[in-house]
Amino acid sequence: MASMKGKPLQMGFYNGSTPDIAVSLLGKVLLHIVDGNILSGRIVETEAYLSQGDPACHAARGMTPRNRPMFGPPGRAYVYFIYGNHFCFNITTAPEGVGEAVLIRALEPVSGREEMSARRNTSDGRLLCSGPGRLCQALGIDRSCNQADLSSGSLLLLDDGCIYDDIVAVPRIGIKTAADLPLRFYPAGNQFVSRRT
DNA sequence: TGGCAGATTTTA
DNA sequence: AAAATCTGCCAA
Repeated sequence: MASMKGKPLQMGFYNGSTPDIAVSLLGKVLLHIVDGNILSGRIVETEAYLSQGDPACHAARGMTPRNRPMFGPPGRAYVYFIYGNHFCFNITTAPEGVGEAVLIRALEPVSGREEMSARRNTSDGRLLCSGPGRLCQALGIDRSCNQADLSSGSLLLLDDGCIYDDIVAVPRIGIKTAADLPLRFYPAGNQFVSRRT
């Protein structure tokens, strides 16, 4: 069916540096099948979190029960609960033993808009998936998705050939340390990013 | 546009 | 105990 068009990203996709992968993820489709519904969106905003020189990274102070997935193999989900209300979805990168990941901050809705609107309690397309907590609510991503292999199963990353050029690199959102590193990426002018500043 | 409450987990 | 990779609502 058209909404599932595209090939799942394989291990080889995760070979480069984490910032490079964060850029390469722009345009890919994140898809979640829940209760037979296909919920998906195109990735339009990412942030890289690094193991070296990046105190804002959850893994900066070594492995803990929460950040353990970051130290696992690449291409898996790292989902955590934050601020008492929200989930954040990350994609693990770097070889096993190295704690790095890419936070997905915004999607452009692709399929399952009606179901996503119901989950988000809004029909405003811009408010559906523009923000790390919002996209998790829209796609039904929660703790049960943690560590999922994103190349197979009900939570998938797909390549349908979409390429963005003119990618912007700017400082990340909501962090207090390493706040100057330009590790946040999005296509210039994209209307679905969480903030345009 | 800006400030703040909300509500829970994790870590120090 | 304090901070946390946030969001929605409300007042100006």
